[in-house]
Amino acid sequence: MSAKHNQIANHLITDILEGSYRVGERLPSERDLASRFQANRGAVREAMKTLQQIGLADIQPGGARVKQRNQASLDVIGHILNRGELPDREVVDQILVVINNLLALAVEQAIRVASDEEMEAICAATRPFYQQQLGQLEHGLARINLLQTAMQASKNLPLQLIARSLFEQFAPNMEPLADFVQTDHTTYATYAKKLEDALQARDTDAVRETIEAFAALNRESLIKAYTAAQNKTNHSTAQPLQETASS
Amino acid sequence: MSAKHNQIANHLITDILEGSYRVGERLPSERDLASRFQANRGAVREAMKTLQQIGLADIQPGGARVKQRNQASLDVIGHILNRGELPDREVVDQILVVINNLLALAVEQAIRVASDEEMEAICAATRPFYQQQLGQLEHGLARINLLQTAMQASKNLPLQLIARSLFEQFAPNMEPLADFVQTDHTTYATYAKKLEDALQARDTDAVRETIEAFAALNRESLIKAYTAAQNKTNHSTAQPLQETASS
DNA sequence: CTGACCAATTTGGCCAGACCAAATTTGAGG
DNA sequence: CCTCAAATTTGGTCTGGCCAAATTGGTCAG
Repeated sequence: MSAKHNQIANHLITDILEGSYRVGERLPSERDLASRFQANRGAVREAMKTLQQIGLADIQPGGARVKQRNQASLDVIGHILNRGELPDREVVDQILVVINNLLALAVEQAIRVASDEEMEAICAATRPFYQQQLGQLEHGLARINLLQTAMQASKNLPLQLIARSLFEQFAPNMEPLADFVQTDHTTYATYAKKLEDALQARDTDAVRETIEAFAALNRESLIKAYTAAQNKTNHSTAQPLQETASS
Repeated sequence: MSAKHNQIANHLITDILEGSYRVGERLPSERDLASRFQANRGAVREAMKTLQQIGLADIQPGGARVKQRNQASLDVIGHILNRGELPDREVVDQILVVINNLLALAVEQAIRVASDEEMEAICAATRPFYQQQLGQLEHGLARINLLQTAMQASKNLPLQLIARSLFEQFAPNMEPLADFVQTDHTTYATYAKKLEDALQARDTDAVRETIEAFAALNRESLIKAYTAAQNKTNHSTAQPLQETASS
């Protein structure tokens, strides 16, 4: 379905992430890979370029060498999550921590620099949580909307880029767990109201506090979803991991 | 000096960031670019792939189209800073905000999950600031070291990747301002001591507070450095922007 | 036996010309 | 003016080849 160089790249990325090549070790040559994948060297070349820009390989005349995972680009996250049938629970947890922190920072910045209209937009984004009965899907969309609105109001470009990159790699990989998410709408609504109050008071500390409460809530539902998903999959096949989406 | 596809990529990136192409507009075809740059299509192709992965262009059969800047990857930051003779002051400021927040988060996480040895390592990283008289260079290295140590202790992979990516794009572009930095060593030492105390008490709030104080300090010296650099460059040539490094 | 030095090989970077499939553009017909 | 199909443009891939840099392996002096 996908382009050939993407297939090759994904294959190599998987191999590297699985540890098929040790760090510092030389990858097979482009010509070698080309024959292995029954592809042209040009296609392999583009795949290698992908690896390089993802930061998994350092590629020089003489050979491409595997780099350490924590020296990679942020773009590896998607591949790490995508690996195996279910995303790594620990990494998902870490991402939630980061995203929630970024959200807090965004709001904090927004309080400093955003116009009244933009602040009002953020407040408006909190209202669906307690003014309406939301389904799972709408709830998720509302969370995304809140995140995006806050990011935009922060007017902080690096922050926007980070949040966007991270989220775009995170969200798609949560799909398989969506069914197991049980959001506590009531508590969510309470916090949402608190958040709006804090926003209108432009109280940075209260905002951060509330968002941390959100984080705790998300984490809880994440754990539950993982457990539920584990049971489900254990009954049918035998998969160890599972998770759920949160903003 | 650099590879040809990099030259082409940088040229195109500069063009796009300068607004030579409007968002959504189609870039010249690969064949066209190849003849313009007197290069082979393969080289152009790799350059285009770079643009794609940086997130500046969406490339499909039928043509490559320019994307919005805030839809790009985090990797654009380096190019944005690199543009012109001096980095954009506002973006630098934004980066400092983000990095300091990430540092705070890292320490916060470290307090939660790090071993005593790792916490001690962070504390050790704070000591050079008040136990020794540091030159500008050593001071900068000490800041980098503190950041890295905290990131490692946080054991949060996404956080590490973000901090690393951001910093690696940030640091090199601060070079031209290094001469204008006037660090307030005394105040820095005071805060460093406070930070260590907060660390040993594992007091999250105090840590965040102290790091925010650091941020304010950095920002101050940044402003001063910009001013100094502006004067310097205005005397010789006529450059509007300037900045200084901070962790 | 060790280490430095040099040639042969390997490897990535680039080039030339070509074919295919998808997207865009164009033009004919309603 | 709109619709839809043909022609063109464009990205994706392939074959095969040359060059320069890096690696490798062997040789020779110590």
